Amino acid sequence: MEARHLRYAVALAEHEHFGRAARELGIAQPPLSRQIADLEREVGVRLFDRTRQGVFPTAAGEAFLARARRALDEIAAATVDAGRAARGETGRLRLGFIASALLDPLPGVLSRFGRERPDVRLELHEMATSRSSPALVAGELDVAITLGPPRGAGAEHLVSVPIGRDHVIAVVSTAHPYAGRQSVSADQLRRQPLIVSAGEDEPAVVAGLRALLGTDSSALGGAIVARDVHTIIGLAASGVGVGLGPSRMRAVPRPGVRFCAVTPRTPLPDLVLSFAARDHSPVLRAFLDTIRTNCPEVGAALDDRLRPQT
Amino acid sequence: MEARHLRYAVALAEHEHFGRAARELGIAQPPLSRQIADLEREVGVRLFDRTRQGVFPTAAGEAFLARARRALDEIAAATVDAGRAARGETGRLRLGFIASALLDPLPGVLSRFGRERPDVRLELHEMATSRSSPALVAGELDVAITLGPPRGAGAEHLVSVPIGRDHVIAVVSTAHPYAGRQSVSADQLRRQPLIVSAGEDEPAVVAGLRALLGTDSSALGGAIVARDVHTIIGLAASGVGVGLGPSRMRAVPRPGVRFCAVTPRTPLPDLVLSFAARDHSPVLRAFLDTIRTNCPEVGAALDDRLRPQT
DNA sequence: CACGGCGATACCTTTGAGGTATTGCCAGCA
DNA sequence: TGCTGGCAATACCTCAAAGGTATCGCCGTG
Repeated sequence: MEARHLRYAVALAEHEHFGRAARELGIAQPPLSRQIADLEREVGVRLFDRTRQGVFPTAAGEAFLARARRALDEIAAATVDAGRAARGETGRLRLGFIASALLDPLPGVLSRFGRERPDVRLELHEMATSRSSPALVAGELDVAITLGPPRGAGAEHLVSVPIGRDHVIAVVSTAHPYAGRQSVSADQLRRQPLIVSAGEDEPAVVAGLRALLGTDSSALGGAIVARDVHTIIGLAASGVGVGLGPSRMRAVPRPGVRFCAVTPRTPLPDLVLSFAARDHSPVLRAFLDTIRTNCPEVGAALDDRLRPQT
Repeated sequence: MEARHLRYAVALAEHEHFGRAARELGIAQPPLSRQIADLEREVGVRLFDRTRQGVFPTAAGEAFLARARRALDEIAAATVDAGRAARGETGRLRLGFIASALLDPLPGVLSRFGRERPDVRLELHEMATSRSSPALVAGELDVAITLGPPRGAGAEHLVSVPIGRDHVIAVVSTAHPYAGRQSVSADQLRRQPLIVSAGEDEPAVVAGLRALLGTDSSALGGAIVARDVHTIIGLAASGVGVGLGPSRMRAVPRPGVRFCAVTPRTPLPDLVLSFAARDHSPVLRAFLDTIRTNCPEVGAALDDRLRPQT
């Protein structure tokens, strides 16, 4: 049985007349008669009563037509759905990201993407840089935002693009003596209780702080350790010490704290966007496009990627 | 687009390999390649990624396949449903009947029919004989049980079959002096307060009672009038009079009442089953078959009707 | 570098969908 | 009662396209 048989049966039921149904279908009457006869033979049941007053479906015909109409609807929807999926209007995007990305690029990116692609299901997973890379390689993530490029087995199959530079700044309570300063020096910091992020998951950050404060500095050894930037800011606001973190912290206006530059300027690893090189999913392409329009410092690799659109 | 394209796409997605999918489909590999290519051209989107490791659906392909599978399921179900409808296993039966039919033939008929055809939707409408006939002619009913054959415009397009003879019996409270009697005479009845059914809808019953009691009898004029047989029995049980009704009343065993024959034996119109002569619906045929096996007095017309089964 | 597996392409065969002409079957009507 | 008109079915033909066979081109592998 072919879709043609369903279309013909539905048309015949609609026009109740072989000649008119055939004209509507753009064929002659005899082929329609034959197709309907073939269909009835295949189903093994008379589907239409041919009367002098017109052609009407039997009880079996009504049951058949109900299914036939649904089948035709599904077929039509199949093409539509495939097109929407191909344009990246539907589907799924699994994004891994480090917590600090929630400060700066993600709010804008996600709200814009959600507006442009309301039917794409977003799955958001906060995770450390070290976990994103294997998840991408294993196909458990579609895209990741990490601190520095991903490393480890399979990383050569990933495309990585810097989407934001970063450096260390300090955050203090408004009541803190440093609150009014434009910048603080490494020496000044060494004399304060410090609040830094836990180093296990992001060793690059620890390296940056060591470069600033000195490898053997006791300041780092005695520092309060927090799980993520949000905790650092919260602790700094409570006045227990001077928080050190990425300059992206400035993106969250928060009453009770002030931000100060740190001298010397201490760069942190770039914020990096990664995805599987083989992945040509249109949803990913759409997401990359949103990233590009939202992140001024995006690298040229993304432009290369976005040019050859199908 | 034809069902063939859907079947091929589904098979290809399942085997992830053109050669194996083609073998499974009973065709050679090149035709399958061409059909898939045609499908992708028609949908306007690449549905499968051909990799060294195998053939896998793209995001668009997944969306397409979901619809395709549902469409194929509908097509398969269409044949099944048509067959079931043709065998009368599904569908609808609208039955009109007089209230007294609920006493005798209907309980057995309906319970048997409901057991044999659990997926047929039964619509039951209690109505007077005079209303059944036009409802059948207008196509608002599929079958009706009436008192005597239907009359009126269009009745010649109906087939009517007697399914039960009937005569007048009396019903009295167990405390009534007649309670122990085998039969009561017309003379005895004329001396009692009587309970009879309302005559407007069933003039044939009134005619029978007149024949029994005499046209000018004051007994009928002073009788208590009830809407239906169930009320007659209830009133008789309460002792306000002697109920007169169809012998089918005996079918409802009810504490507190006794039934007596009436002399002379006074026939009532036959219980008649009617349906449109043009109606060859398999559900109707199944119902007629149930009627035949359940009603011993069914006429030969039903046998004629049931013989030429498709 | 040769080999093998796989999908695509080229070209042929054959099925069957669709077209034209005609028949058969009533219903309405003179 | 025969005539006519409308409609579906039948007969027969044509041609598009589905399917088959042979082959190519492209890698990845030993």
